[in-house]
Order: sequence, then structure tokens, then C-alpha cells
Amino acid sequence: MTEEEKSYKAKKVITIGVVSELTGLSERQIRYYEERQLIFPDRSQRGTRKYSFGDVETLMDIANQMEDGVRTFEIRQEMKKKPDQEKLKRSMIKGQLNARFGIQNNMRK
Amino acid sequence: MTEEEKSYKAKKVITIGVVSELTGLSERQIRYYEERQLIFPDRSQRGTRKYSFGDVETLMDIANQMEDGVRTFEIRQEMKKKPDQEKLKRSMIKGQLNARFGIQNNMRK
DNA sequence: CGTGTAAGGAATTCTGACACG
DNA sequence: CGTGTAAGGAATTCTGACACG
Repeated sequence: MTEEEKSYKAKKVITIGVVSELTGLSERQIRYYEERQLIFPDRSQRGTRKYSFGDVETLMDIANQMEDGVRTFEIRQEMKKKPDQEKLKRSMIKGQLNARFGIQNNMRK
Repeated sequence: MTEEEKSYKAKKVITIGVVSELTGLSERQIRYYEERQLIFPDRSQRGTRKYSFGDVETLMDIANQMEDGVRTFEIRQEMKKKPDQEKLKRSMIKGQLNARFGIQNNMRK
């Protein structure tokens, strides 16, 4: 992956309407998750929100957790522990990852 | 680079306003280059144009050529000869495989 | 040829708030 | 808590056209 290609994932260029289409979440939900500090879109000069592909993936992850009844507060805690999902997936064996983070999720239910 | 990451470049999610900011081209110019068949954005359900990062790069390339006095029809001719620089780079690495099976399209939607 | 602009309509986004619970 | 919605304003996007040349 070149530097240029890497930046595609982090560059914030997607408007909220498109993010809504991509994630299936309502704009209301997307804005609320921002209010709860789960995502951090940029703002264009005119003030409209701009999201990256990385943000879209984070939102889909959030959507899955919400379905499982996880609260926004808990999701935020979780994200502090694993700041970069992608790096972890690459460097950790899935078993190790579950051993460390998976159990907590299961125990809550 | 994973399949998912590759798709970032081809996925059409950027509105014309953002493309204008990224390329420095006016919306008028961007629409005109489409009219001249130099770029091919998707359309959202409501009819707004959606561009990919690949389109943005193509537009910057077009902008450079226009500065050099190249006409749109000449640019189009040129593009037919080299359909996609990035795809070429990729296919050169894969060598014989592409020679035999052709370039695979990115999975989208 | 390539691009600016005014025109009018339709769709988007934003914020703060009320509602349910 | 999480999300829907009505509200009003501001900014966006679209198309077809006139202009210059």
C-alpha cells in the first residue's frame, strides 16, 4: 500500500448523507455518536461534516455493538483501549485479540 | 493492501463541492469534463454526482494537461491508450496473471 | 473551445428543542 | 439513553442557457 493509498482511508471527504447510505444509520444517529465522542468528523468551511472511510468503518462497528445492547459510554471506553483497530488486526492473532478484548464483551450480556 | 483498502480508491462517495476543493477546479469545469467524457461519476438516488479518489486524481491530471494547452478531445484520446495508470501498475506486478485473465474489477456495492 | 454566470427549483445540512421513556 | 421529528435558515447541486470568442 503506497502512502497515497493509505491516505484514502483517513481523508475526510464524505458528507453525512453518503455516510448514512453506506452505514444504514440515520443522520440523527451519526450526529449523536459524534456528540458522544465516538467519531470525530472534520468540518468544511461552510460547516458541513466530513467523514473518512475509516470513520465509516468505525460507525459500522458501532452499529454492531449498539445492536448487542452496548451503551455509547461503554463503546467509548473500549475505543480508548484499542485506538487503531486495523493495526491490531494486522499485528495480533485473532485468538490473542479475543483473549484480551472479546471476553469482556461477552460477560456483560 | 487488502481488498477493502483497494476499494477506497474506486468507491464513488465524494460530492462535487468536495472534489472542487480537492482539485481546485470549478464545479463548472468538473461537469464540463464529464460532458467531454473524461470522467464518469456515479449518481446518487437523488441525482447528485459522486466521485472516487481515482476520479479526483484523474481530474488533477486533466488540470495539468489543460494548463499545457491540451484540448479535451486530445486528453480523451490519450486516456484510451492508457486507461488507468494505477491499474497498470498493479497489473504489471501481477504480470502473466493479468495477461491471461485480464484486470479484475474492484468489487463495489 | 472552455468556462463564467444568473435563474429557479429541489434536495441537503445545520442547530436547538420537544417527545418518548 | 438513544433516536424520531418538525422548524427555519443557509448552503448545495442540478439543468439549460446566454455570453465571450
